[in-house]
Amino acid sequence: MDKKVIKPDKDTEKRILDSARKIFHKKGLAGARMQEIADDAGINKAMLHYYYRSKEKLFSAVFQEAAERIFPEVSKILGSELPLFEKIKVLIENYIEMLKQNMYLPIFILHEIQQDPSRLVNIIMEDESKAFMKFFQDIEKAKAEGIIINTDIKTVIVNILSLCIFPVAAKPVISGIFNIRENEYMDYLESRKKSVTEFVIKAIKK
Amino acid sequence: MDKKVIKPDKDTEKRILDSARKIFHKKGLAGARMQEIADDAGINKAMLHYYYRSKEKLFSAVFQEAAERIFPEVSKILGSELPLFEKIKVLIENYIEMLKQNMYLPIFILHEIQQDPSRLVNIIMEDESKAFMKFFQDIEKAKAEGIIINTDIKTVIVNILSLCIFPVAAKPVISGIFNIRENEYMDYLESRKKSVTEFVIKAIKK
DNA sequence: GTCTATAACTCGATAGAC
DNA sequence: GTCTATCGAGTTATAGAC
Repeated sequence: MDKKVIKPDKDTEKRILDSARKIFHKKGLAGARMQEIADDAGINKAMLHYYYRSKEKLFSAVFQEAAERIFPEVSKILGSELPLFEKIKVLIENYIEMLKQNMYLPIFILHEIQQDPSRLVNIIMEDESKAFMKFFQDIEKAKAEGIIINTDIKTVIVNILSLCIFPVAAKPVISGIFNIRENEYMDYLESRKKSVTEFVIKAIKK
Repeated sequence: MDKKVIKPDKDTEKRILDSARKIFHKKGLAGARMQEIADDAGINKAMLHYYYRSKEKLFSAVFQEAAERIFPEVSKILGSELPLFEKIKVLIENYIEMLKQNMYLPIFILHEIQQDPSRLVNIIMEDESKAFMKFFQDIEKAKAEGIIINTDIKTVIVNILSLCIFPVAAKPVISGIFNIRENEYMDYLESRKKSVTEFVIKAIKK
């Protein structure tokens, strides 16, 4: 080990943000403690205020980053040129993969938006609507061609997101009910890439 | 008005619990303030400690009650004698109805369990497993009879719960994205009783 | 049982030395 | 840029009068 003990390859600011992310994601704004973030980063509490002026500002950096991770993922794929069923498949696979790597993200985002819905205004929709428009056209076209049943874009999107996000958000509950061990749960989520895709396509296919 | 100003028909303890539920559900354990609960109940802060010894104990009462509202609802229906598709329909309708009347419940429960997973041990499973066993038999029977595709109970239950719970938990986000006004969202959830039932049954029907 | 006043403590933030 | 020490606001909890 030629590395120093405390994350020596990252500069202080990066280490602070990494620790802040970890603590805020798990405990939320109200539950997180600056002391705990400082300890995790291996620095002093005063340093947090030196780099980020206040807890609120440090939190905002973490929240903004989280929002940018969870929202554009969807529109990027929805706006692409893939055929409908392929698009649904890729969306589900990519989204579950992103969530596997950020298990605390859904509850973190939803809890903080529930506290303060105004946090939404900064993040929702730029070219989101363009991507939705594209997906809307895909669905209308597939309906006209008799490929899928008479459904609507809202139902399809909300149901896909539900099936991807909830099993991540409710991990402790689901693993408790079905007696799935901590380290098996990732395999379960991995298997859902396939099963959710099949579930959704079968539900809308004519 | 022959009633007094501050909820006179309920005794103090009940009023405290009502206010505590309201505040804790919205803000969580860490974010809630005893002062705010006292104000909402129209009493003094000291009274909270008179009836419930501490914030933690008051919170526990609220959490326990919430858990009892959100979990047994499922097993009650899963353990019933309804035919499979009818059982799924009733489960979805009842669950969405319960959630409509308790919009903050999902995030509250999931956020607090994320904070402290040990809260689960007190609440999960008594005769839950008996109900699951019954539903498992329903599904195996329907498979054997060629009525539904080759699926498993875990997929079916997790997907149903996902489709019911997530749209409630993510209300601020979804209403923001699709531009649904506050008071229209309840109608949307109401309409999902039918659409989710159809979605699920079509997905598993042979 | 209900209130006021306050103790005891936690936590975000800052001052100031190095 | 990093640390120690400490302030001051806010919060839970309690003491004690009525």
